[in-house]
Parts: sequence; C-alpha cells; structure tokens
Amino acid sequence: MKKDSQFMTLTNSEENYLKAIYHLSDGGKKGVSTNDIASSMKTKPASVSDMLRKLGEKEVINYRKYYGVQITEEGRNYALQVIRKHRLWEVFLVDKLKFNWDEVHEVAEQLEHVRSPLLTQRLDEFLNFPKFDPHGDPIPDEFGDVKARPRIALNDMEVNAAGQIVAVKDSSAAFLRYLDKVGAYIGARVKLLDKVEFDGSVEILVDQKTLFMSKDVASNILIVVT
Amino acid sequence: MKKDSQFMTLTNSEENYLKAIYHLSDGGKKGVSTNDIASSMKTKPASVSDMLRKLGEKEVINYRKYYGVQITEEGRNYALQVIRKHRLWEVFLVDKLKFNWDEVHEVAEQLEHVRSPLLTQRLDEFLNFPKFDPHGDPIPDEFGDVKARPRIALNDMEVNAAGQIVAVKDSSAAFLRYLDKVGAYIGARVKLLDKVEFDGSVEILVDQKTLFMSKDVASNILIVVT
DNA sequence: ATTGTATTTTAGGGTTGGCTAAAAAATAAT
DNA sequence: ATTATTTTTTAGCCAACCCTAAAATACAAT
Ligand SMILES: [Mn+2]
Ligand SMILES: [Mn+2]
Ligand SMILES: [Mn+2]
Ligand SMILES: [Mn+2]
Repeated sequence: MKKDSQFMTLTNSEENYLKAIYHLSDGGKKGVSTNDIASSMKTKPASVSDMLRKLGEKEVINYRKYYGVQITEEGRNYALQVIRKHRLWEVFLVDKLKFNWDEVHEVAEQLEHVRSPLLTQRLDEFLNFPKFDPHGDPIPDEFGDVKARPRIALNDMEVNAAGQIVAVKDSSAAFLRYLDKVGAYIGARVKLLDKVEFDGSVEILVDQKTLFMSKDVASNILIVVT
Repeated sequence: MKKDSQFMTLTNSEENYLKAIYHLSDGGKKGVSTNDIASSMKTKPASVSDMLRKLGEKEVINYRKYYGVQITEEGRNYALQVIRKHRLWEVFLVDKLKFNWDEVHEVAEQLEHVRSPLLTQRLDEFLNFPKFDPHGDPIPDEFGDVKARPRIALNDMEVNAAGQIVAVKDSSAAFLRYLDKVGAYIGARVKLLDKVEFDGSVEILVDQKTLFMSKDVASNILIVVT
C-alpha cells in the first residue's frame, strides 16, 4: 500500500504522531517505544498501537509488533515538513504578531497542519528565510535539510567562556516564563563567571547583569560557544 | 443542553455548516432548506439532517424537523467570528504574502478554524484593523458588528455614474481569473459609459481602458457609487 | 379530498481516532 | 528454567462525520 511521498497525505492526528516519533527518536536515529509515544502524546498505549499499525501500512514507519518503531526516510521527510511549518509559524507569531515565546506553541500546533505548499513558501519568504525558531531550534528547508549548530548545556561551559543562548531543552510554558523573569532569552549573549563545585550551580553574566542558576536550570539552557 | 456562548466550541465541520447556514439565510434573516445546505456544502441531504440535529441541540440554530432551519442569536455571533477570521486571513494572504485574490479561499477555509482569540486579535492589529476583505466583503469586528456599504450591481448603475468595485457575487476562481484578465479588480474606479438596451451588456471605463461586459458578468460585480 | 412528487428524515453501515479491560508477548527476577 | 512483572497488543466499545437506500412527511396538482 505504498503511496508516493509527493501525493501522500496524513491526517492531522497521524502528523502529530509522526512528529512525536521523529522527536523521540532524535531525528530518526533511535527506536521508540509505544509507552514513550503514549506519554508524550498524552494518549493511551492501546491508541498508539492502533496508530502504529496505520502509520506502518503507509510506510512512514517500520513497525514490528512488540518491538520498537523506527521512522523511515519517507516518514522523516514528512515529519520535517510539518516541523518546518510549525517553526515558521512560531517565528511569525513572535516576530510579526508580538507573541511571547511561551505563548506560541499551542497555536503553532494547529497552524502546522494547514495544507498549502504556496502558503509555506510565501511565509518563509515573508519572514526572510529564518534558519532558527524563537526557541533556537533549526527550521528545516523545503528539502528537509537543517542547519545544525553545535550546542552545549550552559553548565557544561568552561569558566570565562562566552556564547549565545540558542535553545532550551525544556520548552514548557513554566520554564519559559521563569527565563523571561530572570532576564534570559534566546539570542542573549552570556558569559560563565563561576561554577560552584558543591551543587553544580553557575554564576553567569547576561546583559551586564549577574545571575545565579541551579544546575537543573542551567542544564536546560543550550549555548553556542563563540 | 445549553452552553454559554463564551465557552461553546464547535468542531470544524460544525463551524462550516453554521457558516453556510448564515450565508444562505442572508445573515440570519431567512430560513434555509436542508437541500440548499447540502448543495452549498457539497454533501448529501442525509448528512445535513444529522448535523442539523446536532446544531439544534447546541442551540445555534432553531430546528424543526421537515421545516427549514433558522440561525439563533447565539449561532449568528459564532458564525460571525468564524467569518471574521476567514476574512482577516484573506487580507493577510493578499496584503502580506502576495497571494492573488483568487488563490486565498481554500487556505482561508482552513485558517478560519484555528482557535486562539489572541491570534485573531493580534492579526487584526497587524493588518491595521481592515474593514473589508480582498473580495470587498466586510470584516465583522470582535463584537460581530459589520460596516455595511450600500452596493449595487454594475449593470444597475446609471449611465455616466462613477464608483468603485467593492465586491463580486460569484467568487469562483474562474470568475476571479476572468476579471484579472480583463483588468478589473476590487478597488478599481469605474465609470459606466453605455448600456446596450438589447442584451443588457455594458461599456465601462477602468483605468483609462474601455471594456465591454455581458449583463451576466456585470451583474456579478458590485459597486459603491460615489 | 385524494393523489403524486419533491423534500427531508431515519436506518444501517463505513472510516477515523479515542477509550477500558483482557490477553499476549517480552523482559526481569528468582 | 520457571515465575513474576512490565510492556504491548487485541477485543470490544463510543463519538464524529460521511454515505446509500428506504421510509416518512410536506407540498402541489388535480
Ligand atoms: Mn499539531
Ligand atoms: Mn519551537
Ligand atoms: Mn472552513
Ligand atoms: Mn472573501
């Protein structure tokens, strides 16, 4: 039951599952378990099994019962196009509509399913072909290619090293609000002033302001060292 | 089973039906028949009956079996909010993303269902609170109020009267393309030069260019006389 | 008033996507 | 190597939305 990727269309729900599988498998590298998908999608494992069968038939994943599932080349490309739309819309919401970066996710989750290649292309153009979304995640191009940047967690920086905040691991609204409150943001230039051996907490400089962060927080902030 | 309009949500399909009923009833004035809804939605009458029962239970329409259906105040307000979103997105597509006015409908049909009051409000702001969409149709405000303009069909203008094209009755892609080809467009200033008694066709002036149009075409072009 | 036709609804069925409870398979523990 | 536990799948159900075919109702014509 193979469908050519050019003409294949998945339902919104199938797209959401495929995207989750893509993310959980770290871009298609690792296999993913039914339970992990269920918890990340907030559905029940039984529903996931059902969906995996369907996605398997459409050949966007390789599905062997009772063993994990792996995304196929076909599926990876499809997922990347949905992710591309998701992140382009996030840029639109923040850059053009002045949303805060912690307000965009739910809306982008809807907008990513709008089907119109022309719309995606024109939006990309309108936004000036952005390469990264407001959370610092790379935006795949129309061929699914992503411009990766080598990143390390903030607490893995060397003392006195400088860099730029490019992404967060935990993009929950709560965490994003916390960062806003203390004055950290994507794109901010940071310098690691000190590391406390005892608890792994760090002292950093952001916009001439000194901040203290727990190891827990710092490990969720990703940096490109420059 | 009444739900307060503040918290009521309809499915995408229910929203499409309600919008169709609103349009067919001329803004809620007239009653609408099952068959009319079916043909305008390109579904079967049996499906419409099913949906009418559901919309009746949610009290957005008054439904009496075997008789027509009328939209309620509740339903009218809901429909107007969907129409508001539809037309705002059309403005966005044409003004910002450089879509042609005959390319926007299908995409707006999807975008109108995105649920985010903040998005709608910010989009409105971003577009500078437009009052009319690219087809000249009025955009309801957040309270559902519309700024109506008195319009007449082009072929009902007096000879030598001048005005502005503000809308089209038939907004099929075919018709819109025809208009583009002959050089007519929403916003164009027109003057009626002559009316042919015999067949009702007209001679008009658009951008220093003289055009002939059949009565059929002219009756689908709406003018605000100035 | 009765009959015929057009309209509308109901009955029954298919697909998608979700659920719970029970069965099956894989994995871990003894 | 058994047994116990965890994971995954199947079975059976429900809701939304669409369909066709058949029945019911309304409306028009005599
Ligand atoms: Mn989504
Ligand atoms: Mn993002
Ligand atoms: Mn729609
Ligand atoms: Mn329009």
